[in-house]
Amino acid sequence: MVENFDEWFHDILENANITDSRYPIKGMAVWMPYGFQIRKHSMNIIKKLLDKDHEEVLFPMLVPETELAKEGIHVKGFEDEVYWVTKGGQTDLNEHLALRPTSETAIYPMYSLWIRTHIDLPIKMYQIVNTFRYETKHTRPLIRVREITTFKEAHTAHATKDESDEQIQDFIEIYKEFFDDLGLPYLISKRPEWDKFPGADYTMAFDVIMPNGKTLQIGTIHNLGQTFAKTFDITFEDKDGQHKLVYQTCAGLSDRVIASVIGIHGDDKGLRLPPKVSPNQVTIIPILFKKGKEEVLAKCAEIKEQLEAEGIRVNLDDRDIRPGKKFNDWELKGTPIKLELGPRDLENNITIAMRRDEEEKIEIPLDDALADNVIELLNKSQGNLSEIAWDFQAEHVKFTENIDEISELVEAGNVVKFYWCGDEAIGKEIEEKTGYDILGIQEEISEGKCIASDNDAKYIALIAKTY
RNA sequence: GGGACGGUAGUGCAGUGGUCUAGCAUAGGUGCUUUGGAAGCAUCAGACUCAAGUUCGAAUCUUGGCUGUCCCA
Repeated sequence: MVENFDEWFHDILENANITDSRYPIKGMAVWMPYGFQIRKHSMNIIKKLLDKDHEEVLFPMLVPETELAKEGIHVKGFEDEVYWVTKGGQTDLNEHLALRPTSETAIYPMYSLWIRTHIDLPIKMYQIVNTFRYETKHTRPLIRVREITTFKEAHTAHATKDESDEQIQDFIEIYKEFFDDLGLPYLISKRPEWDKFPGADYTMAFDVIMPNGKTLQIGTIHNLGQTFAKTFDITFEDKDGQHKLVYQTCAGLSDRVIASVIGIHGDDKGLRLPPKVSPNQVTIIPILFKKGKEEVLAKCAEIKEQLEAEGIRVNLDDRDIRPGKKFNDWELKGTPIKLELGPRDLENNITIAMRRDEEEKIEIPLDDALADNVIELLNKSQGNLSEIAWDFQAEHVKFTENIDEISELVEAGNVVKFYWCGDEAIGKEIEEKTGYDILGIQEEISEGKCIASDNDAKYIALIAKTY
């Protein structure tokens, strides 16, 4: 495990060319080429998953004040962190425009126009956009930012409550599949009342445990009920001729997903990227001497072509520096597979392969089965990273029946499970007493006592230090 | 919201009134040499957060701004 995670994380973003945080606005960073590619590959995965059943759209970034202010509870949740556009050139705008903190208030007025009858339902749309929040606290690249550059938000509307609940389950399945592709483990919970999305009936959330034991919320799914339908007058004529309000859901993912991929898989040598999102899945490192240089390079180029023909992303590092430097570079950048080829190997018609997630070097023959062998290594690597991450999570979720033990367990880097009666006042008391946040509830139970009151326990809940 | 501590080459640090022509490491450019796990040598280039003040003299002291990190609510 990495010793000082926050420092490690800060350094790796720069050293691996992921983001540059020196942009002169607090909380806003530049996506650098290598990071951009990781982002792109992750985005493509979630797009593919959503495209099965959702339509991609793009809404304007500005929201008029009147729309933003319509939903009282919702706006209360965001009002202190909205960026405002108040001028056009020299002219003061008579209606202020908000940079979207999220897009409900941009999208739903349009839903109101588009949805007329039950035939229009369900409607399922998503967009990938940037959103803005004026964070006053300590910002951290990718984790707490003022511009979320990759906000994937989906918005659905349904004729019945049951359908909207099913949609929540669908989102959970989609997100699971997405995180599985990234090799990320997750804790799913239902957020407590006081921490749900402003305006939602209930919120389901995915959290990961970072190496320092702090949890990071990486995905949220909200059942909005009819709150926004009422506010934005989103109605439809049902089969029975009655005009009814729709039931809505929305779900979001952000740059924090990339932060988790980096943080959870990384080790003291640098990144360890899951093959599905790694910019290069294979890096070929030629070992060059004056003699036989051309032959080795030619063979490397041939291997590159052979692998690329099978759809593998291959990088041939032919820089004129020592191979040891290249090994370290690509270990820092987390390429899943390294293939090494020198004159000796050329003679034996082999290449030396090493997985980033393992130390061992293995010889692979340079024959027709090369691509298959490489793909097998990639799959093993993907599986292994995922397994390591899930094991880490399993070891860092502890149960206790004693409230005084929570602090010790959390400080040791754990998320703590406990019995809770579900009462809001008691929940807040637990947060206050321990100084940590209740993530949410995981399952209902019918035995045991609440950890902080005389009430019977109703739920297993999670508490942790959060980002 | 309250408190503590910082801001010096790209990065990380040193320098606490004059000896600073600001030092070290690393990264960068060029040349030679080398290349099976971060080579070496030579050479070049690169910085005192901003403003006002104290002083003969400020990277160093004072005040304020901007900005960052950490802790508490």
